[in-house]
Amino acid sequence: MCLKTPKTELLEEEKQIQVTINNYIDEFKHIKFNAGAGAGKTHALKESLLYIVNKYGMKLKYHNQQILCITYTNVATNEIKERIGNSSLVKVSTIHERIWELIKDYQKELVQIHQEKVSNELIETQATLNNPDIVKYKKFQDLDEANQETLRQILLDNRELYYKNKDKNAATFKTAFQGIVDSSMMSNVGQFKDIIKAIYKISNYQICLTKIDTKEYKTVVYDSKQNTDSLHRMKVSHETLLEYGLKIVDKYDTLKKIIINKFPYILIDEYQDTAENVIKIINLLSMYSEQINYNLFIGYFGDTAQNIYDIGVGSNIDEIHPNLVSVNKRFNRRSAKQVIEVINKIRNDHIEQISIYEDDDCGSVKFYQGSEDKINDFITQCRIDLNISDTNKLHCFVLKNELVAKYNGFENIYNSFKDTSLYSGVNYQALNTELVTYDKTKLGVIQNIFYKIIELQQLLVNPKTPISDMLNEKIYEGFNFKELFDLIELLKSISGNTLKEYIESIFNNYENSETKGYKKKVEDIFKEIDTYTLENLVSYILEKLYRDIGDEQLEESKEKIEILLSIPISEYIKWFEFVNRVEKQDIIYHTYHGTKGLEFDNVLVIMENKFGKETNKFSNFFSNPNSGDENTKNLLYVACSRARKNLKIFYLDDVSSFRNGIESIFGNIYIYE
DNA sequence: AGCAATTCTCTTTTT
DNA sequence: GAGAATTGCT
Repeated sequence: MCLKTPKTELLEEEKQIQVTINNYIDEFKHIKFNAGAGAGKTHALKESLLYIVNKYGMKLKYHNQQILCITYTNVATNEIKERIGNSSLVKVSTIHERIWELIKDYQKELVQIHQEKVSNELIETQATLNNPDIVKYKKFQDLDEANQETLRQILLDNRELYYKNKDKNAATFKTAFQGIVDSSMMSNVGQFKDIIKAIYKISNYQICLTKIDTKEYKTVVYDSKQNTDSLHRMKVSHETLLEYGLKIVDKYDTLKKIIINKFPYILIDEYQDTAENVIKIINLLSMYSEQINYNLFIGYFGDTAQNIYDIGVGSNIDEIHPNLVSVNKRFNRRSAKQVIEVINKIRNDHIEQISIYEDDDCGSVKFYQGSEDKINDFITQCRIDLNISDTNKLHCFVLKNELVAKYNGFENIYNSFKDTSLYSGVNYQALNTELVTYDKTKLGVIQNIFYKIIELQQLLVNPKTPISDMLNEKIYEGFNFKELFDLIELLKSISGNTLKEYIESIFNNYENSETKGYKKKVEDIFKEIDTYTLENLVSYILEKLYRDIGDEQLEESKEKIEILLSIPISEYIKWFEFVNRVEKQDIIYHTYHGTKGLEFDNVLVIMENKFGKETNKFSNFFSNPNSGDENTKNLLYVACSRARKNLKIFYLDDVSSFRNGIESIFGNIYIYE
């Protein structure tokens, strides 16, 4: 037996910890619950919620009050909702959703806060443009006032020209503005573009402030789909929402009162990932409740060692919200003792876990020195050593999504999208969000069309698919049996080896068949397109993936789209399965970050040093594990603590100069050749 | 040659 | 959008 039988006395102690938490809840003492990986943190959160519901539910209901539970992600929100059963007494949501709901009705106050922000930004931008220390603005600063004003007018009148050419190369840009702006201004096109950007920004802010004054702008909007503010359009994104939330709560005691009256219990999941401004808001509520002698309970649940995003407050929480009572849990309900021993050494702090199980001696941890070209051989070896099969899978961790795409079999799709103008430049990160994702709602526009095509293909291939899955209710509504049969036969006749061939086959039927319902199905997939020809589809893709290109790049871009469409449909299926987390192989690849909250029997951590601007990420860490590099330490902790039984680390380089650091954590180093 | 200008290259995740 | 690498100009 392995990890099945908990020790009775430890179970008793575990119960006692919950009793401690419950007592603090009764006494309205704010707590910080710390528990390492696999300790059952979410379980404790759930127990606490249920305790409050059971003991104080009637009272809360009577006063029309609720328990507020804040999570970091929508996924976590849904999980907690599921675990507690949908209780109307518990309000579970992400922080952004909740804050916006609480403040959105205070538009007068919000607009005022927004106005202050825009004014400050305006002053700052103007100051920067006139700051002699900033070299790139020198050409503008050298003009006299009258000439500055003339230039400003000219540029404002030529906005369209600028946006059309801003991503073109320097020579093209110069030509575009030839005769409009003196060429001496443009001797350095990069600097000239920066001057234009500053001028547009200033103008936008000024117009915005005027419109606020004249009451044309009366509301501020939070747009959860946007990742950047659009202040001059009265739109704010995630970060600024929290900033405004803090300001408005700070400013208005009435709002504080309303919030704590409605929510006398506030529980925060994964507090280490929560933004500082959120902790500040909660601290304000806490101080206010003391001031007016009102009973409020705040519970933070988390683990500072699992703070792997810069945004999170981490251990700074004690400075922002002081005097929290610490409750620690030292049990591990996930891993074998060999794994626990190692992860304790990695985190190396006051939380030293012990297994809750009697049968905890059933794991292994091994650190290997290898090289990149040996990865596949090594995995083959792991298959044998660990008895890997469809029912006993091996989960491999890599740092980057690029490798996840490659190892999961859709390298060409990844590279094709990466090569588009949409994902080059500042927007390159969006590629991962819109292609290498487990969340269909995040797929990019083109990815979404491809997804729907493969979805249809997969449904047709799978003989068990019920008809209701194959077609939207609306499409086959009122069909008789023969009509339905004909439609399915026609759909099944669609074929092709590449995506392009498959699409052509779909379009072909569209032209030549009058089968009832077929056209609707096609229109459902290609909602954004009006005529169903490959040519038209290509120009749609061109418009979406290659916006703002000149005529000279047109042919080249079309060729790239051709390559994208010529990828075999089998590769698209692999991508489709990845998005849906269909794990057909016995080896599954993840990013380190993406595994947070998950657990696997067998884990292989593939360790490379290059990660963004860091070129010696892990070698530096192992050279001095106590150097204070929390980011690498926490990432290593999160990765290794996913393993239930067997953990292997495969380091892709020579380790001789920092063996001690590795051995102090993982013990013996094995050389794989 | 020496400096200026332009182009290339980059991580993870969440809202 | 910053810093490195490459190309271009005089």
